[in-house]
Amino acid sequence: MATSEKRQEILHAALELIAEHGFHDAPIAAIAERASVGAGTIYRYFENKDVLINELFQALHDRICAGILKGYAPDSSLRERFVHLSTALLRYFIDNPLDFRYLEQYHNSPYGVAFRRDRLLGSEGNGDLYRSLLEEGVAQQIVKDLPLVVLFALAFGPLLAVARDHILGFVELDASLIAQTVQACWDGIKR
Amino acid sequence: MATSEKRQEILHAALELIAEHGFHDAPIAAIAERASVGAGTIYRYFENKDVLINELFQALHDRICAGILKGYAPDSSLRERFVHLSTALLRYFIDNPLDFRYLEQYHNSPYGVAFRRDRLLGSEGNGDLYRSLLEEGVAQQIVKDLPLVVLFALAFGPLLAVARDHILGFVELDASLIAQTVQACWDGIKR
DNA sequence: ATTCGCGGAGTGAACATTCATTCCGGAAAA
DNA sequence: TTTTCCGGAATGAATGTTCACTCCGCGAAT
Repeated sequence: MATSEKRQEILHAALELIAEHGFHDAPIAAIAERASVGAGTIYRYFENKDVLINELFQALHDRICAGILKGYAPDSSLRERFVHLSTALLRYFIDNPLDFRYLEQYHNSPYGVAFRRDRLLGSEGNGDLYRSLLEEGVAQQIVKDLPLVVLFALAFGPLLAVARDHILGFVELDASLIAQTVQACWDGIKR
Repeated sequence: MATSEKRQEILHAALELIAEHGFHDAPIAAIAERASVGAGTIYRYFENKDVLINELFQALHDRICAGILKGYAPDSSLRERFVHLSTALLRYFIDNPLDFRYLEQYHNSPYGVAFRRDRLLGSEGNGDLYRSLLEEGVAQQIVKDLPLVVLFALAFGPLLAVARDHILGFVELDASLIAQTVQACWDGIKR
């Protein structure tokens, strides 16, 4: 097995176990076993568990940004761009429930808060995209004149909630329901 | 110290520590210390840590239900009732950040998923109230005809998100902002 | 004197991390 | 070609730490 494959195996095993059981019920030993690797080997690729967790987050983040930008038309109307991004994001989560669950774990932990703070002040791939979208909407008076954070909450809050409910099996989101949900989010933020 | 006071002290210490640091960084020893109680004493009041965590959740849940029902006018219009409940809930969270953080921890853990499943199928104090409110809205064609879960997501998702952001210090929610947020939630679910 | 609530040291299990050792592939020596 | 040697990747038992939980002796109350 090539050395980079081993690294991937470890990341994938960590994704599965942490997404399913949470950070604290995913001991290194279990990750190693699922990756078919010795426990010590993990430390040849990652300095410690924290680094592993953070690198995995970064990898997922990048993957998602790439995913939702596929087919993005930067010149379409504000509303169309919003709908595209939101729909793509929701779809991505539905298609990649492990990724979603991992990101949720990450955000609801000390790891996530620091990240979130950064995103709001500095900037970052996909957050930035949404951010300028919303700012543009406010400037054009298409979107309610509320603080960015509140707009984020109105746009993302429901999205994440329905994604979670779908993944936990409380709803079955089909194409129509996805579209209606995204539309409702838009109704929430538009003037 | 009366024996029931001791019980309260333990619950309060657990609330503080778990809200601040999470379940896994709130060891029994620390809870005991903050409650000015021996570690063993905790086990005189709670069979084990899980029981403590669940009882604390129940207590907070009851407190919130009582809180948001204050001043509730069951005969006002659907929209007014929605606004009252949502505003009261958001206010409660803002005024009791520890409660909010605890509940978030709880929901984003194996504990919470079981609870959520119950609420959707069976019924429960405050969830039930919202539930019949939304169902009534759908029946009267005031509210979008979407699955209950999705409506919940649209109504609560943003609320929880802004509460979190306020508590983490990313926004300062004043009365006006609260009202606007609740209004935006209503815009999201109304037809 | 007897009971009872209490404290906190003690216990064993689980965990992240380390490190002495094994293993393997390829280069050098024969 | 065959054998020997070597560097470093991989390993998993050992280590030290942390935790939930137990247990036993103490002091207060009766």
